[in-house]
Amino acid sequence: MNITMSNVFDVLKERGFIQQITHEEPLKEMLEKEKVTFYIGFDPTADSLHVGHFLQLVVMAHMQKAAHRPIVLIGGGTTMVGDPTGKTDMRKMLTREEIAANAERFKQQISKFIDFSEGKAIMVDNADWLLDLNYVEFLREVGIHFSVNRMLTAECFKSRLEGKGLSFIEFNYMLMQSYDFLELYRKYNCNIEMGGDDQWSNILGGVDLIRRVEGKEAFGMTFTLLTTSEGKKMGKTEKGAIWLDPAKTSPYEFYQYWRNVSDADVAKCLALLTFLPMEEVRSLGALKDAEINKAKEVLAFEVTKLVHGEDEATKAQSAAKALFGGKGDLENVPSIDISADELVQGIKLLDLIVRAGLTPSKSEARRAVQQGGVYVNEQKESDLEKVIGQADVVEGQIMLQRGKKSFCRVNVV
RNA sequence: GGGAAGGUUCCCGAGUGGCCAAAGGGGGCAGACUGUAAAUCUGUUGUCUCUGACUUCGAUGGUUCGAAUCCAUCUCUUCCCA
Repeated sequence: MNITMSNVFDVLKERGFIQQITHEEPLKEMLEKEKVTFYIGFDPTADSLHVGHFLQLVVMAHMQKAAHRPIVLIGGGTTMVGDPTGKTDMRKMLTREEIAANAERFKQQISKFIDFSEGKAIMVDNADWLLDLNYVEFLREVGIHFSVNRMLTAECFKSRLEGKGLSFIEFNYMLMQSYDFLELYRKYNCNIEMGGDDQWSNILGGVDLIRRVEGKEAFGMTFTLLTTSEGKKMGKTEKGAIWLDPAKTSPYEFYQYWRNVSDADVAKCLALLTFLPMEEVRSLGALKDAEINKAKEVLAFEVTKLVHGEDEATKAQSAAKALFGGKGDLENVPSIDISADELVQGIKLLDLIVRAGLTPSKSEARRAVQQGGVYVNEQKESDLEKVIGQADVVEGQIMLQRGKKSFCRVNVV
């Protein structure tokens, strides 16, 4: 072990990021001795990054701290094709405009996490070189190096070969991603590609391609996918993914997601998603029973702080404490406004629940009330016909609650 | 291009003329128990103007008093052959 600062490689390993590596020893040595350029690709398939992407950004930040140079590759070109890896169905084809718009959003969001000043990091879009490729030339230069037999045996196509079939366009995805690596190697001397563990096949494709075409060694490394102790993907809820865009997932919801992870996952999340020193991660992770809630609070606060800033994290924490612990600032609880006039006339409770977003439909609101899951100002309300009026206003607001964890503050304006 | 089997509610999957808003399981939600955890048990899970009405079973058109179920055309998927 090193004296002062440990090698990034060791940091990544200790925190549990590393899943697979092409050549461990030489890579480790290189990361110790020289400043290297590496890349991670992000396909703009949606209009916001999600927590899976965030994990990649955390790795980039660790690497950047160790003075290595990250290249953020936006997959404006590869998204035109669509990565079939691990998918049972073909992805929906996105239009060029949609992809370009998503790519813009990605670029903005990523800039918040990675320092691009003074050439410390580079952002590129593979649309710049993929879109104008000449088909025949591409086949002759790149395609010739890929064995269809080998590709077919790859784990990542397995589900597709057994199930719904794989279209030719998707089959080409691997070649395009491999070509990206080659391109970045040539342009920026980038010789490491990183990514989620599901990217292993695609990464190997690039590593092999560089070896065959350039006769040079390149490296690949994959990270743990964020999964729960039960093996499910993390960062998904019934409502959909946990997005980094506050307009799609509010900081409060974001905070709550992490506050509610299961005991078994706390330590892993702290290690992967925060920059807290490992000693602290370990001591927090070792807490037992009810004590571990402290670790969850730290996790929720830290991750929210990284993604949304300290202010938002404090607000979310305050709201959570107000709702669950009794002390804290109710001001930051999710809320809707309602006019005083409307209140004078009276609003049906069921309608109000839907408006507050506590329930997607009135039928569900009705069920929730019938099952005793609705509270008005902390009082259980079981009357389906209940009309909310001025009498229900307490200190200028009405607290609506559905179940144990969904709250909405109704403001009278 | 030829042949076969299929497309059912969030997912898997039963249902072959009325008893079907559609079995069963998974998942979700709510209740109990808890620590804003897990496990367990119970209820619930299309919408609404809610003891009734309306919309849904790939799409369109038809047969019928009545269709998820029968017929025709289209479309998509999977498998076998070329």
